[in-house]
Amino acid sequence: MPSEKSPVNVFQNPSIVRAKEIIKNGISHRKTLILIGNCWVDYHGRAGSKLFPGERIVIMKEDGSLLVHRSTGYEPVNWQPPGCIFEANLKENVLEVKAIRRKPAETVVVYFDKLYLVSVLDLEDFGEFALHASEEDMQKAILTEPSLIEPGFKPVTYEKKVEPGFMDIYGIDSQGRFVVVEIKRKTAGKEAVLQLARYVESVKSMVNREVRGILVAPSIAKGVQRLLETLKLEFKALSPKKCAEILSKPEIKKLEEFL
Amino acid sequence: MPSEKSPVNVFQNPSIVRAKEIIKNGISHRKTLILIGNCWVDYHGRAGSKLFPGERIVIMKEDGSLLVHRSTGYEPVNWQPPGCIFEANLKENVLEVKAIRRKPAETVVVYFDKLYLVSVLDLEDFGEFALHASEEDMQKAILTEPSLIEPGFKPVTYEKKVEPGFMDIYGIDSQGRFVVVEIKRKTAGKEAVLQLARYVESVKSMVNREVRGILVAPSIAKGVQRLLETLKLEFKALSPKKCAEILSKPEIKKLEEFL
DNA sequence: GAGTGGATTTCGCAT
DNA sequence: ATGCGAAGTCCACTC
Repeated sequence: MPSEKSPVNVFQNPSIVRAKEIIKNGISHRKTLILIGNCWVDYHGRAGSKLFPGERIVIMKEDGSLLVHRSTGYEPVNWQPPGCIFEANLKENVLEVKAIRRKPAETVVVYFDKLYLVSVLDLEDFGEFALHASEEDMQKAILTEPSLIEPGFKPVTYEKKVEPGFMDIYGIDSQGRFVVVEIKRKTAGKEAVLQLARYVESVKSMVNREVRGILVAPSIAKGVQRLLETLKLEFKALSPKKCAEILSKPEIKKLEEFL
Repeated sequence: MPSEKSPVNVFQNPSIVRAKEIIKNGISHRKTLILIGNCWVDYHGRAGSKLFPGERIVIMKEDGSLLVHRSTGYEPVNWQPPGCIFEANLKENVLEVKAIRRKPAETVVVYFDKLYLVSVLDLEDFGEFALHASEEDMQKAILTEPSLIEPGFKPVTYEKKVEPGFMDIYGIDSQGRFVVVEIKRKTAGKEAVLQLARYVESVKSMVNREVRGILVAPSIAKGVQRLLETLKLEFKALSPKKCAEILSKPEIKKLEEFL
């Protein structure tokens, strides 16, 4: 019998009855559980699904999230986001693991008739997570280094609300013309262009004079180039990586002025 | 020593050296692996991230997908979709597990200094997965039972391409007027309305006469109701569940005519 | 609590 | 390969 204080307790080929006890205990102590065995799954809620028997990995986390993973695929085949209530019950030598969510009302039930492994985990994890090169990073980079757009560009505001939504950056060019900047961290598609067009139209109708629209992205989808030209919008190539590099320079401190 | 044919082989608290051997062997045999231990993670690719040390669950699947899960959250903190090449190497008593992707060029490296559990899996999973109440189900339900839209409605085509994209359903009402139907499986927001508006505009400009636009969804976002009216579009309440029920009736066979 | 938009979105389908 | 849109998307943030 492994010590109760080990971060990982493992039970191999437990009987269904034994598994139920271990899992019930794990749930009541808010442990993270890993179950591997032969199972089938029903889901009812926003949609509904039925997964027929097979061997899978089930993870029940401390925060009430549930994942059912097959041996292929990035995504779980069934799941439930955090906040579920877990239940484990025995019915005719079948173990039922339920994850119940209130809003929206949803249930995932996993039925096991054979468990190869039940593991009870107590993981200590306080490590920080830092992500770079997001769209937000691109915005910050442009705000600290407006010449990335073009010489003489001066940001006025960012995340400014106009009727259709929020403009990423709004500013003035070297000629004093108004400029709306729309940022995308990956290849810009039709949607990005139409979004920018709506912002430009909206600003134009308010100020009643010329407004430039500049789409900033690492690249632009092929068919969309024409749409961009038709709408008299402009494109400026800029990659999230380049932006991340700029932000990693000492001058990031300039940013603080904006916050 | 567990049999090589067991679907689940478990190694508890292996040394780093031993773990490397097990993992290398698992990779070369295309097994699914579960690693639990103290690790830190670097990611470089479309974006970049750094995860500082902590105890986590790592899954390496047969198809080359990688998941790094913390003890909370539905989503993995780091990951790589299927198609990666895995490597396991030892550097100064630290185990490096690498997942390398070619297109886009990306790398996730997980560094372990302590492993509590290494499990090598050989899961048999041929169970079918069936999902109900998707947007596609709603489309099918309307095609088999057009009166769901309104009495006298007759679908003409579906997934028909017009300039802005694909119309979900296109048909004719009891008065002979053209109708564009846009389907959403959940509360319709601004985007859905604008999408429908573009389709209606596009068809109108082609046929040069009145075209109705009907948004089909379980409900409509509050502020969006006004937008809908402004654009002279209509709304028809219909839930994916109701559609799924209709499809579960024996008459589904009518559907085959469409396929 | 609802609405809005981003995401290392992933995934599937069509061109 | 690329483009496009859905997803049981999830998630963070605002109102």
